[in-house]
Amino acid sequence: MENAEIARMFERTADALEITGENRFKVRAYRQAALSVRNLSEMLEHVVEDDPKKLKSIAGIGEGMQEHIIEIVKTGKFKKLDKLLKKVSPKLLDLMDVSGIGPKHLKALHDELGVNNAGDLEEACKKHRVRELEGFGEKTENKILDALGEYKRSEGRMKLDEATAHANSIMEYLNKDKKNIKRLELAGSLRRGQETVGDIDILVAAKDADKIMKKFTDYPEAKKTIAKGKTKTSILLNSGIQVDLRNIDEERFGSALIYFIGSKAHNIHIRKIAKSKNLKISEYGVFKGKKNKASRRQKDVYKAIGLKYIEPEMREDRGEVEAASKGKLPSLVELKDIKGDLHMHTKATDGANTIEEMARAAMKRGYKYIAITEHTKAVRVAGGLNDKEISKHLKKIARVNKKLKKIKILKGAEVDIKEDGSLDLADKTLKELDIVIGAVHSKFNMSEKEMTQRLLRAMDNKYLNIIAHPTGRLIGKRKPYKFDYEKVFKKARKNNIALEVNAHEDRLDLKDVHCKLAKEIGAKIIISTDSHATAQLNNMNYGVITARRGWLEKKDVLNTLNYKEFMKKIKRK
DNA sequence: GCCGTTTTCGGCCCGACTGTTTTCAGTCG
Repeated sequence: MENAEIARMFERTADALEITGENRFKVRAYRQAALSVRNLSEMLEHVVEDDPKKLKSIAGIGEGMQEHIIEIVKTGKFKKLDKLLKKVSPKLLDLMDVSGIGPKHLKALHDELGVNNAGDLEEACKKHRVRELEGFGEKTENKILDALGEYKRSEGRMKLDEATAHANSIMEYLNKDKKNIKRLELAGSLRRGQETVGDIDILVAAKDADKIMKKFTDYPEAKKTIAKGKTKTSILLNSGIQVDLRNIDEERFGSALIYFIGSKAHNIHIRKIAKSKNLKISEYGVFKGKKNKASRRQKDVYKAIGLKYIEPEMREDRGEVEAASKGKLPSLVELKDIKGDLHMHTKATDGANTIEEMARAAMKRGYKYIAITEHTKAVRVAGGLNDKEISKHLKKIARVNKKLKKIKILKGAEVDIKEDGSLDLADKTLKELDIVIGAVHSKFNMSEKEMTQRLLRAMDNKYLNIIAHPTGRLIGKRKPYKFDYEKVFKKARKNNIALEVNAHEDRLDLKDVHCKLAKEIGAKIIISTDSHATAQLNNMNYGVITARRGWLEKKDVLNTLNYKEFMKKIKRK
């Protein structure tokens, strides 16, 4: 069982408890436990197997949660939740995701009107029965009806690339009013580089608050205004995503940025630290009594509570606060550190451009080396090449390599890892290659044991250099296949095989917590775009962000090395 | 339900906006 599934059970439990009117701190304890579990890089299943008593050392997991986790891992079920779901139906629980409806409203709707699902609620609104309830009114009823429409339309969250595009264009639009704007910055989960985002948060320091808020609600892509005030305004875009704009004094911009970049868990953690030092942190600054100790720059706010500056990508309460207090924060890898891209396709298989076009685009980005890595024959849908065709293709690569002096083009292939763990090209073909990437493209639902064996066996092949998109997930579409991460990562370290962080916006694979795990184990990482067209080389940024979220430093990432060093390090020992 | 240099009880982050109220509860981030 995935940690995310256990986290989801705790979240559902928290929702259900909240609706039944349980003590709000108990509710919070379940949410906190869910968050901790979700953030964990180690698999709970393995912790339970090795030493279940260790569970309690995880923040937010005490005696009770430990028992719950053991129960869930061992039986696959959570009795407490099942019992709750008899009182609060699952469909009713789902309505917690409808914007504007919380536990109190939901309880009233259920108890007074017998609402059990989205359909019931829609009907009750249309019959104007909701407005008659105490604490509700005509406006609330309309709001719920509206939100229900959105809820049905936009299940799921927006991916990083799409949200980034929206954020960039709206910020560009706001920035046109130069005279009014002192500062304008992206905040929220998008600034932290989370793989999907629920909304876009932007922070502004404007001279004229009314004017900037008016400009914001006038944004051409805005479908409607959700809330409008002098300090905070929210709009909904035609694409279905919400954008929040907060206006704040330039003097308070640093503390406000910290607040709006989040994450929530990170903020709660630093506020607790402030409190223990008899200080208080809000978006307006760090305060001792009424005295403002710091607020203008983020760095100063952290300093005021004894912490070093923490990069936004790390602010997930995954140990960064502790590291910052000890001065042990990593110095994260940056986009400009990347010197080459080792995974791309051309027209020879399912790509859109030629070898030379890809190479020239890479040169424009300032890369010193790339690898051309076509699919192999087992991946028929992508037009994979057989041994003979690969050999022929290598000659083409060599020709372009000779022609372009400023960049090294490595002869590679993305070789399919077959069901039994063997590679899809003969050893004598692999021997001709400068770099061999192995990847799983089929039979995703093998058992954990079988998949682990498959990967371990592939790594026994002495020509293999990289494992591409190691977990196989597609964000919002396909779950990762099951395997023992620790065993595979350990073998990667031992055999000097690098793990890929695939920068494609649908993959981001390895993901953040797995990057962190790989680093802790000591396996090396390569960040690649898996480009199928020249424009996709730009995706490198998403890979770097993911690596940063996994605490990776320049030294952890092999393609930050110059060509000679890279070739030395990638060689099998 | 968790947690602990005021530790086994008694706390648990902070503020804005909305819609319903007539001083505030609910929701959100």
